[in-house]
Formats: sequence, structure tokens, C-alpha cells
Amino acid sequence: MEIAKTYDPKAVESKWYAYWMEKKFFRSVPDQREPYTIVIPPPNVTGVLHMGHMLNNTIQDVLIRRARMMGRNACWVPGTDHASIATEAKVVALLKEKGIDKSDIGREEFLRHAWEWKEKYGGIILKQLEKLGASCDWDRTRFTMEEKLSEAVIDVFIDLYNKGYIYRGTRMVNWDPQGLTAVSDEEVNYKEVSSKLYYVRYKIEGSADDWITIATTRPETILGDTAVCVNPNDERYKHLKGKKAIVPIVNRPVPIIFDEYVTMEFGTGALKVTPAHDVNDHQLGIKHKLEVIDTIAPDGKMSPAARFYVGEDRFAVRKKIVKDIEALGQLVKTEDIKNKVGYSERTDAVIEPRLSMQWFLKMDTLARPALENVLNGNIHLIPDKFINTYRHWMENVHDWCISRQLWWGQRIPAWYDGAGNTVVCKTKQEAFGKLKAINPSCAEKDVRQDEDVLDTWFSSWLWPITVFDPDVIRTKKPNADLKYYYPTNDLVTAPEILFFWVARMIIAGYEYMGDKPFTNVYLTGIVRDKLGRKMSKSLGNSPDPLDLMDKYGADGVRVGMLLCSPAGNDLLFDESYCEQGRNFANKIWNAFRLVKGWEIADMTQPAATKTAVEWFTARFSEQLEIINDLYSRYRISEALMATYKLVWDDFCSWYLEMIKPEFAEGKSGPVDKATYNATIHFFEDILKALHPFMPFITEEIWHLVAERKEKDCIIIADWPKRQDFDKDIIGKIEVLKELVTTIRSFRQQKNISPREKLDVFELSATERNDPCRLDPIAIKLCNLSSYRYTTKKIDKAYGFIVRTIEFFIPIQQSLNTSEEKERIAKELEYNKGFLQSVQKKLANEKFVQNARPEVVEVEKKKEADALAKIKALEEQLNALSRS
RNA sequence: GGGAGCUUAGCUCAGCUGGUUCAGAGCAUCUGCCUUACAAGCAGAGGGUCGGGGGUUCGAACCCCUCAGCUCCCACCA
Repeated sequence: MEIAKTYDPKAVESKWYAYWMEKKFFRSVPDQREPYTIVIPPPNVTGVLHMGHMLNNTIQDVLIRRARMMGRNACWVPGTDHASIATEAKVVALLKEKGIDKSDIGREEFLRHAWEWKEKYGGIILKQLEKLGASCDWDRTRFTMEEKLSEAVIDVFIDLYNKGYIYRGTRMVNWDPQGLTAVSDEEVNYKEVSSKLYYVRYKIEGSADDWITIATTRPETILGDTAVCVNPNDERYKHLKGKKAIVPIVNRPVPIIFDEYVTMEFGTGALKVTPAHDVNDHQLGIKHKLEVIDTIAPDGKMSPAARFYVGEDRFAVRKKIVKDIEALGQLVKTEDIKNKVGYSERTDAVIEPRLSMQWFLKMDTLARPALENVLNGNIHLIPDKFINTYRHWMENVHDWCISRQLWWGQRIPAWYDGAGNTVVCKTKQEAFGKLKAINPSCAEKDVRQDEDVLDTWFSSWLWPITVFDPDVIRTKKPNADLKYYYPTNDLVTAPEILFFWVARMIIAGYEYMGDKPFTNVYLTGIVRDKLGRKMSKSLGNSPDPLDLMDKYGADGVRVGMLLCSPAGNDLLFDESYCEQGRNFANKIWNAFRLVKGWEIADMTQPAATKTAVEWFTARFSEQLEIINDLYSRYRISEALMATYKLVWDDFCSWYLEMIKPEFAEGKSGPVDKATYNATIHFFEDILKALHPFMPFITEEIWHLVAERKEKDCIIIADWPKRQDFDKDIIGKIEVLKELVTTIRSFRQQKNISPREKLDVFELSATERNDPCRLDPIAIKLCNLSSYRYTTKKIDKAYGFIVRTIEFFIPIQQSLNTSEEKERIAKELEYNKGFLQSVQKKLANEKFVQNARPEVVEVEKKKEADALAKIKALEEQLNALSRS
């Protein structure tokens, strides 16, 4: 059978994914084994796979696959998030294209369209995850807005309301004029922008020519001014006590108030107060009992209350009003300044602080256990630098605005009778009953449900609970799944949603399960481009993961992602990492080709090979231990690198070269059975160690390297067991590697072909003829005609030292003496310098007194070695001088 | 404005409680090789006063101070 020279992932990947699915290897049901559980951070239904997902899900899949191999009952629960704002915006846009306006068709009709859209496109991202090799239990796929999960959300709302944590109130909220909804503080991004600070003078009422000049960046809000505020300590304005200022354009007299809130140094020290459109002004408004004039409508256009520019957008009005004020002669000056403006995370519209009636969740009490259990280590944040950030947030947590003025989402179960009474309960009937009890004149037709839906995070914070048992909120009796899988083990997510989601899941976990939702939170970095810029659609700097997988194979891309993912840091992604991943896959493939091409013969095992097998046995265990340790510390990319080097360097470059049969009659010679079997066994172990990173190629080779029964797949194979290993041989081979490298380097320097055989003599204190078990390996790897021992130095030979052992290679051609002398002199000089530094240390009494004995011993050993080496080098130099 | 963190080879990073596994890894670079597993490869080599300065110590990439630069989080003074 001819095996292709390069590995072709395409057919292999789809074949094995289908096979795994068919054999239900991803399926998990509770059993006797210890569970290992991950719930996926549900991607938005609107989402398409981007590099962030790739990273995130690759890590999850690595963890879940390894756990599966370690004998745990591995369960990775997939699903999607309904993402109210994002999805609603998408559907609105789609309808708009068809000429349909959301408000024209009404709630029911709109939701029908939204569901239709979800059914059609909502599963795309999950399909894409399959390409990556994600071994999710697809039978458990959940959607945050499916009936059962929604019911749980409603039950939680009612429960928290009954417990007194939820209240309704008028608050200044972050209003998204494009999405036409309130958004939470966490959904506002502040960006620094260049803007202008306008100085506008207001006339003092009743004066002839007395003015007060304020400074503002938002002149359009002047129409809503209901006061001018100055600092009571400000000498400049003391005379204005009890006076009024006239707001320009609208000509409204407003009080001049005094409050220490105002910074005297900023602008003119006088602040215009617009309680309806600024958070701080709102506070002032409450404190000084100011009138509130809401001049900006929900859509960002001036409302009738503004009286001027009604119906025009606030930004257009900003320009206009400045001109008009200038025309009035009241614009004093303009300054360029930089300030920060809030943008909506979802729509990127400028956030408008706006007063509105919203539902809030009181956070302080609920947040307490969530903070404690992170601080006391019950929940680990990885890397732990995030603990500080987490604590800071949890200690200063604000009440959470949970209502959204949208239709796509769980509708708030609050009911009104139109007479100012509110009840919170599940159904209209129930509500009618309750309302009637309060207000006997209430008719059923008066009962109206709150129009708003709940914040998406108010549903996803239940995710680790409701994916297993959506009824538990109501029944309070966890089902078998929930009992078995909860708390889950690892959560892999982006630090950006540490507060949005992670913190709130922890809160919900303790409130509803009395226990943490997960033990470890692995926070990935943000995927950036080579230049460190965040990947984004608008920059066009984000590669399409599907294209990448097409080009490099899923295994290649997985490896590429992880190669550049230092634990807890952002990663600067570059396609060349995927290339490295693909090359690695190809390397493995070719190792397989080599082994598969061997003929097995009934022959005794050569000495070199026997030692090589002993060495690799030890080496593998040694490295496996390191790899296991890296996994346990979630150093995933380092675990990959250790595996990479184990495979490429130790297995391919050293082991396979050691055992490779010699050529005979123009083809590779046969290999003995013992070596072959050992090698196949090593190969299997290596494939297992690689499987979490490269599931497809390992499964493929697993089936080619030996006969397999139907369900004998690597995906469910046992993770290799670490054995006690022979440290001695590992050390010896390390020295041998140095010898081999030195000889190869010598060949290159002297232009000696690798085909030309060389003799090597090792200087030995005593006469000996017994070959060491390593010698045959040296003979093979260096293409030697012999490896002998000598008690005398050899003339007319190239002499060199490895560690403390002296070697000679006799050569026909005469050595360039001066060149050799120079080389040895250089080495001598280095060693003398080294010796000096060591001796200086040892001569230092304070060092000998204070340093730990082991450290001193080491220095003494260094000294002895250096002395021996110097002696040898000097002798070599003398010999050269004599000849 | 408050807080956290970072700065080690051209690039991305590792270096746990100060001392042999301390100056490392991968990639990139350079040199020689189409050697019958692999040129998506093989072999070899070069490359860093560990951001600057100061201090503690017998000894500092590691501890302290200071300066500079970068990143993130929180707050949002118009």
C-alpha cells in the first residue's frame, strides 16, 4: 500500500467525526465513574465562528478529551444563547430590508419572525464547532430561550421578587437610542473622543448686563437645564445667591444652586444642570429638588418637551444650537478637549443617560457568598491575577438593571391593573386573582403584563444549573443529572465576561444550588492580530476559522491556536502558527509512514536498538509526568509544547533514528519483532498524548498502526500511565546526544561527508574492551566504523571534550594545526575564566559560611570539572605544538 | 481619578520560595544537505549587560526603591 507523502486532513476529519458521533463517544449519562463536566459558554445564536470561539472551544475540547481518556465520565454540554439585543437587532434589520417595521407588526408577529430566523440560522455556529472537532454531547444541546429554560428564568424572577431582591424604580439608566432599550453598566464601553467644550453665558435674571458662563460638552441638553450650579466656596459666584439665570433659547429662568460637587477649577466653575440627561445632574436634581425636563426622546431625537428642534437628532441639534447661541452673542468660546463617551456594546450607538422605569436586582447580599468562595479558594480563577479584579468588582457591586425594552427574551412576569397596582406571578389568571384582591374593581381586561423582557444574562446565569435540570427552580429537587454533574469542573471563558456572566453564575449557583457552579474558571486571553489589535469585523483583521481549517486542517489550527496562547495572556495570532501546526501533523504522519514501511523479521534485537527502547521507555515516562503536571496547572500551551518536543525531538529525531534499520540492497532492512512491537507501543502512547490536541490525525493513525476492533478508538483509549523510570539512562543519553552533535558539527566544519565513516576513541583511565551499551548508538548515529577506548592520547587526531570525557577522532588529512590551536586556546580561555569565577566564589569565606552546603558542593564539583578540563585542553595544546 | 499587571534573543513566551537543571523554549535567521519517513524536511550554527538607574546580599532576571514605557480593570468632572 502506498501511503501519501503528505498528510491530507480533509477526508480524515469528516470521516472520524462522523464515526465518533455514530458510536456515541461524546454521549455522557450518569454512571459509576467520576464525572468531568464542562458547560459551554453558549455562543450567541446570531454568531458565526470567530477566532475567539476557536481558542475557547479548542481549550475546552482538549480538557474534555483528556478527561475522557483519564477514565472520567466526560460531559461537555453545548448550546446557544438567545442574546436578546443582538438577535433582536438582527431580526429588525432583516425585516427592515423587507420593508417591515417592528412596531407595525406587533409583538406576536415579530416573535414569529424571530423564531423563524433562529430555527434557520441559530444552529450554524454549532455546526461549525463540529469542524473543529468539538466533542460535545450534542444530545444535550440547549438553548437559553427554550421553553423549559425560560420557565426557570421566570421562576427565578418571581422567587427573587418574593425574597425582596427585585424592585422597580425610576433610575438613570444607560439608554441605547438605536436598540431602544436600557443596557446594563457592563454593556457600555467608554471610548475617548475629541470633542469641544462650549462656554455659554446665561444672563442673570433681572440684571442689566450680568452673566454667568458655564462650560458644557453637550449644548443640546441646554434645553433641559433646570439649574446652574456653582461651588459654595467659590468667591466668584457668592453674589449670585438666590438669583436666577436665564437659560438661552428657551428663556427659562432657573435657580442658581450651590453644591460642593462642582469642581471650581474645571471650565468656569459653573455647571449647567440637566437632571434628565446626566447621571450626576440627576443626583443634584434629587438633592436640590429640581424640575426634570426630559428633552430627548428614546430614539435620540428632541422631544416636544424641548420646545425647539423637536424631532431632530441630538447630534444635529448640537451643531445647530451652538450656531443659534452664537447668533445670540452668548457663546463665549470653544475649546478642544478629549473626553470619554459611552457606546453601546451591542449596537455601538452613543449611550444616552436617560430616566426610565426599570426593574433592578439588589446585589449586595447575593454577591457575598460569590465573593467569599472565590477568595477562600473554593473556586479557582486561572490565572489568579483575576482574583483582585473580581474582588474589586464584587465589593463595589451595583444593583443590576435587569429589564430590557425588547421583545426577544423572557418577558417579565409583572402584571398591572392600570390603577397603579403591580403583582408578580406566572400567569395572567393568577395575576388577575391577585390584583382583584388588592383592587376589587379590577377587570380581567385591565390586567396587562409588563412589556419588557429580561436581560440575557439573567437567563444565562442559570446555565450550569438549567442545562441539566430546568425544573429544579420550581421542584427544588435536583434530578439525577444535576446531582451527578453539578458542580461542574471547568469553565473556559473570556475575561471580558467575568462580571457579566461568571460572577453572576456563581451568585445564582449559591442562591439556587447552595453550591458553586464550577471549580475552575479558566480565563483565556483575547485573540489579537500580529500587531496586537483586537480582531474585529470592521478592521478586517480576523481570519475566517473555517478557511483556516480548510487550509491547515482542524488539527493544525488547534495546535496553531494553542501555540500562541500563553496562559492568561492575550495572544497575538498569526497564521504561521497554523502552518507550524500543519507541519507538525505532517511530521507525525511521516513517522507513521516510516514505521509502517518496515518489514518484520525473525532476528535478534540489535544492541543499539535495545538500549534505544530502554531509553525511550524512560524518556516517555519522564516527559509524561511533566505534561501531566502542566495540565494540572492549566498550562495548556506548555503541555502542548512539551508534547510537541517529545514527539518531534525525542521520538522522531532521536529514537527513530536510533532504531531505523540500515539500508540493504537498496531498501530499508528488516526490523526485529521486539523492536517493532516496542515502537508500535511507543507510537500508540504518543498518539494518546497528542489526541487532546490533535484528535483527527491521532485517530486516523491509531487505526492504521494496528488492527482495531470496532470500538477500539483512541478517543476512548486510556491516557498513558506514568511508570517509574530509569533516570540513569536518560542522563547517559543526554551525554551521548552531546557527543553526537559534536561529531556532526566536526564533520560539517571539516567538510567531511556524513557517508564517510570515522573512528572514535574515548579516553579511559583503565584498559577496557567491553563496549558500553550506548556505544552502538553512537556508532549508528555518527556513522562510525568503530567506537574504541584508549588509555593514551592519540596523535594526529581531532581531540575534543564532552562534559568531562575526552575523545579523539584520527583523521587522514592533516589537521590545520594553527586553526586547532586557536580553537583549543579559545576553549581553554573560556574554561579558565569559568574556573576563576568559581574559585573566587569558593575563596569567599562569607559564601562558604552562608550558602547551603549543597550549593557549595556543586561549586566544588564545578571547580574539579573545570580543572580536569583545563588539564586536558592544555595537554592537547602541547601535543599540537609538538607535532 | 482609583486599582492590577507587564517590560527576558528579531517575534511569542517560560523561568516556582534569590545559588547547576540560570540565562532557556518554539518560531524566525544564517550555513551545509533533494541522505530511500518527512524540503510542510534533515544536520549544524549564531543571537540577550533579563526596560534604565540605585539599593539589600557573599551572591539578584528573581527582593526593595526610583524613573520610563506598555496593557487591562473600575469610576466617568460638565
